[in-house]
Order: sequence, then structure tokens, then C-alpha cells
Amino acid sequence: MKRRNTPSKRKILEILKEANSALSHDMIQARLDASIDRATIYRILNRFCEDGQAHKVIGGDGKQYFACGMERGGKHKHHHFHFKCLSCGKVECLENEIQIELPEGYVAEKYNALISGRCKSCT
Amino acid sequence: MKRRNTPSKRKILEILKEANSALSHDMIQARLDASIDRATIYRILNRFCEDGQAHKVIGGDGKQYFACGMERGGKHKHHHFHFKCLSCGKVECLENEIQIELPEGYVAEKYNALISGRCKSCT
DNA sequence: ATATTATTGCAACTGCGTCGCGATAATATT
DNA sequence: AATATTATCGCGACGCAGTTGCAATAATAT
Repeated sequence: MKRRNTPSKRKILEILKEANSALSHDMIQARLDASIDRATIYRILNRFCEDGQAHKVIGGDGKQYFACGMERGGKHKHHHFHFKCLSCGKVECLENEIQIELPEGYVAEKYNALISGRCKSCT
Repeated sequence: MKRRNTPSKRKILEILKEANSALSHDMIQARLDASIDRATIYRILNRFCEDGQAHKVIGGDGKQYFACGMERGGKHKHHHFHFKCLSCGKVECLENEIQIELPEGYVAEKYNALISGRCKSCT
């Protein structure tokens, strides 16, 4: 399964990189000039996640948000909290690494950590 | 809007209390002898959350899980992580309180923190 | 016993995400 | 440069989670 370099893929990756927040499918749709099919956007985003170019967060609303820039390869910021502003809707990655001690015998694999509230510009 | 005491409500609360894990709608449905309508179950659960008798977690699968026993009133365990076992599917509340320093000007309101992996009995 | 109204069940609806499939287009091959 | 291969795309349809409107039911108040 070799990946191919397509316009849609390039555009979406650029949008993710420019955004300083995690984006949901419809937010990406909105930032596209020419519209791309829903299914295609999801497929592209999921491929990004598989390839480690982006990561996925589940919002408090149950929706999927995608961001790039805090991946494992990057600066070893493996597990970080996300912050969703209830006022402006922005979803950001927080810098600090998550620190939690699991009970004995428990093994962590994936982290999904989201705090909602108000961001600086909405306080 | 005064609450009423109904059989369905009692049954569901009992199920939540007996379970040592957070339950999704269908898990509750499965533990009921007589089946209760989906909508009703959700309404009851949401009322529990409003009244502070239970709390809701969003799973890594985007689904809602409900648990009681770690509410604010209880032992002041305001914000805790949840753990979902990818093998047996159990969702538990972890004891430790979440500790995270937010950037300046940020105000937290709700926490949704879930770690997935393998629990003790599935390792 | 009767009135009030919270709660229920049913059906329909919304929205998110996925999948199958034929068409398109990016890469590999000659 | 032309052709073959196959990853990707767009469309439609689907499945699931959760919600809502409404008429019927039943828990509380009178």
C-alpha cells in the first residue's frame, strides 16, 4: 500500500498545519475552497493518523478532531492534554505531558484527554 | 420540574451502582430483564447527570459511558481519569485526581480524560 | 377519588463516520 | 511517451448513537 501524493491530501495537510488547533471534519470542509467529499476527507485524515502525520482526539461532543504538530516523532511529546474552548470552539494541544500513575497490572496504550472551559481570549 | 420515583429509574440506578465500571447505553440495556426504551434510558441517565447522581465520560469510541460513585459530592474526587480496557471493554474510574497546569488565562470547566489499554485481569 | 404533570414508549429524525463500488488519476513499467 | 497498475476519489447508501415530538401512562399532589 504505497501512499500517493494528491492535491486533496496536500490541501488538508496544509490546513492542519496552518491551524493552531485540532480540527473536525466540518471545520476542514469549511476551510476548503473547492469542496471535497466527506468520505474522502475522513479517509485522508485517518491515513494521516496511521502514518503518524497527525493525531486524533475525541471531543467532549463525541466528535473526532485532528491535529498535527504534537506527534510522537516530533519532540517526544507523546501524551498531552487537549483543551476545548466552550466559547470559541477551538481545540488546542497543551504542552505538558500527562502524568498519571496507573494501578498495578494496568498498561496504557492510548490517551484521550480533553479539558473543556474557556481559553485566554474568551475569558 | 420535580423528579419522580419510577421503577425504570430505580433499576438503572441500581445497575450503575452495582457495576464497578462506567456503562454505555447498550450495556445497561443488556443488564435489564425487561427492556426499556432507548430514549427513556438516555433521558434517565441525563437526568442523573443533571442531578449529580452520575457522571458521563466520552469513550475513545465517541460513545457515552455513565458511572456513579465518583461524583463531586462524594469524596471530593472532582476530576479523575478513566480507564477503558481494550480487551474486556470495561471502563473504570481511576482514583487519583488529575493534575495539570493550564496556561495563563485558561479556565477549566469539564474534564474528559480517558486512557485505553489493558486492565489487570486482561494483561 | 380526582387533577396535575413528570415520565414513558414509539416513531421519526439528525448527525457522524464508514463502506462498497465504479470512475479517476498518480505512479510504475515498457 | 504510451501503457499498465492500483491508490485514491466521489457518490450513494448504510449503521449507529443520541435526540425530539407527541400521545399515552402513571407518580404525586389536592
